[in-house]
Amino acid sequence: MVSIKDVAKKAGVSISTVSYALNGSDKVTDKTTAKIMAIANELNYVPNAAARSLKRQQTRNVGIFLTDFGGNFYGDLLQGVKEDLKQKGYALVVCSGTQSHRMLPERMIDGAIILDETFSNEELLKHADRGHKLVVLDRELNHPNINQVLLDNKAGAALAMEYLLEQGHDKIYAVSGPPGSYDSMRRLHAVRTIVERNKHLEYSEIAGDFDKPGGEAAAKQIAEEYARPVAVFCLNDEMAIGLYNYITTNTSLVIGEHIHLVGFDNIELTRYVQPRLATIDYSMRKWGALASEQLLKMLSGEPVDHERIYVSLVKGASVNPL
Amino acid sequence: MVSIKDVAKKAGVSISTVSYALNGSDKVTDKTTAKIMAIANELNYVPNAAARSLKRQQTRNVGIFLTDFGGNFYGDLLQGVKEDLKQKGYALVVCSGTQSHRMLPERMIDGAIILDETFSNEELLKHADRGHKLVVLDRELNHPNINQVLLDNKAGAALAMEYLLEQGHDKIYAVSGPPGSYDSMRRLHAVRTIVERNKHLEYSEIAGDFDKPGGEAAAKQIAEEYARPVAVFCLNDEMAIGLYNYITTNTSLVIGEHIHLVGFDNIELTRYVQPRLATIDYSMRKWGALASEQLLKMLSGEPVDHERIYVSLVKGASVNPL
DNA sequence: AGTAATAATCGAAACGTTTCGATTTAGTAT
DNA sequence: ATACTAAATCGAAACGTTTCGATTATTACT
Repeated sequence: MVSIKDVAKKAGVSISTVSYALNGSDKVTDKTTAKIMAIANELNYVPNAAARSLKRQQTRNVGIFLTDFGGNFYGDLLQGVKEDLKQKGYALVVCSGTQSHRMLPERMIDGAIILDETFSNEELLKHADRGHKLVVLDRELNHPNINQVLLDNKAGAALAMEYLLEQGHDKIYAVSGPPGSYDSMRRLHAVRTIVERNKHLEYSEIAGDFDKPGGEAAAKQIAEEYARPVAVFCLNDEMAIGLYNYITTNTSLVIGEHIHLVGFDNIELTRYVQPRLATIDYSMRKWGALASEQLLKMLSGEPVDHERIYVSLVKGASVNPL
Repeated sequence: MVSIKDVAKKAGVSISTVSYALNGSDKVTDKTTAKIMAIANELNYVPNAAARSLKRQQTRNVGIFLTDFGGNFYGDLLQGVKEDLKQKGYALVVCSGTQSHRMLPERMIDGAIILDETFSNEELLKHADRGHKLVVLDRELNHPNINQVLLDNKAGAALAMEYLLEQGHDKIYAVSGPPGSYDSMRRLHAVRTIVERNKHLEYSEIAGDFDKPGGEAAAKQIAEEYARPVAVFCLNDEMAIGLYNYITTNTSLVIGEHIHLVGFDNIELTRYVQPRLATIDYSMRKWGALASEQLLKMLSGEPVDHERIYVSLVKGASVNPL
């Protein structure tokens, strides 16, 4: 492998001069710079990232940690992160699973965006204590090295509930995500607040798991208990689709008539089920872009403030007036 | 940051002994190993990846290069790669866009899996010449450092076409992907071979782009030309869905009656459109797992042979007998 | 007990950069 | 021409590991 030493030798200058030239320092004269550049090109020289990281004590990589790669969910988020990072000279390392947990301590990345409940708060705080910069998307954490960009779950849940109430529904199910999920907790909390303010509602909760099987199980229970038209707020679309499937294939109930359904996330699938699934929309791409922007600011020492991603209601024929 | 030096000092031994102990060498006595381990733990010592890579001349990272993160397409593929890699102590770096191209030359990864047409054959061959190990999923390349794990596009296209022919269809459209795409080319080639063998077919081709707009454009053209029932083979599902949407929302033609549709890839969406989209299925997860297995073998110097991913037909009501 | 063989530990070089302080070269003013 | 200043280049140390060859400690054998 050709190293800076080879370039130096061929150019007849010292290693340090080559380094300065290649990094665009104005210490070295234009003529020598040009010559060095030419030779570096000719030799196909590319600096060794490991050596550079070691010396610089920074990698110019940032990581993003996801629970898994499955689902379409993350595509746009990653796209948003990537686009923002690119022009700032940082590379993105996408990780999922146990390997993720090694990345920060081993200093393979300078900082990270976290959307992965397999990281405990303690672990994240420990990383932050050691000086790593973090942006969390799935929890609230108070630490100078941690910033958060959170979804406006409360507003989203309120939007969904109000939509159902406006349509006259008074028997309501909420299908929640895993107990530890921040998003699920925030959404559920908002739902309960609204329920408490509307004493006339007949309300119950079912624990889903933010996945299709969870939605199917909920559907089963709802179908068995069915007596009169109900409204169901699935705290994410994935479950709503699972529920949808179960209902349409295993029962004679119809969505939008007997069961009025609203989801959360506006995943692509919502557009393809009939009737269209009502849901809560927000820009994944913007979420990613904002997160990486914040992270880079932190890495360069700029002060940052917590940010919030706004949401909106997408109406659909899965909900009709009672 | 605590380094091996700190551990050595606290343990009262030399740096080299610590290194041997931590790497499980049997040169060092069990007692000292235990002591060193304990102290390393106590100090929260974690080896610096950059230093280690620099010395070892390998990173224990492998990359996977994708055209983009969008679409659900890659989720299962990545999952397959990740699972295989995990137990072998390698970490996965998922990259897309311009940054990808820097990863290999800068030696941030030891090898890569490629599914990204923005890499030219020349570029890949150059990397291989420099000693990097590559597994390509989207082209055929002959080089000792390059192995390929390809989809059986030919069989898939044949399966789809035979399905249509069995159902008695004789007017057929093929909607192709981007001209440079290997998968599109292979599929189209197989289609043409079959068309040539069946002289009675009325056959035409439309250039899509492997995306929804491409499918919509094709749909528009087909609808305008419509005279009698036709069969359409979209060379991927994405386009089939786009076509599907256009037809159902903008025309009075119905899928499975006037237009008989088959796709390729068996993406999740195919299960949610009504009628279900007939398509060609294969295991993305297995594809990923096989690719990473091959890559790791190459990295450890074992010989590998090209592999093939087999496909099967998924019937659906989007196709009916003529 | 003394020596030979073996086991355990150590010191130092090397991996490929960056960067500080020192040195050489060129430039300017007298 | 000479001295002085500024500009350009250089040498060497440092980043944190791994690993070779050398050194020291231990064990086994006569």
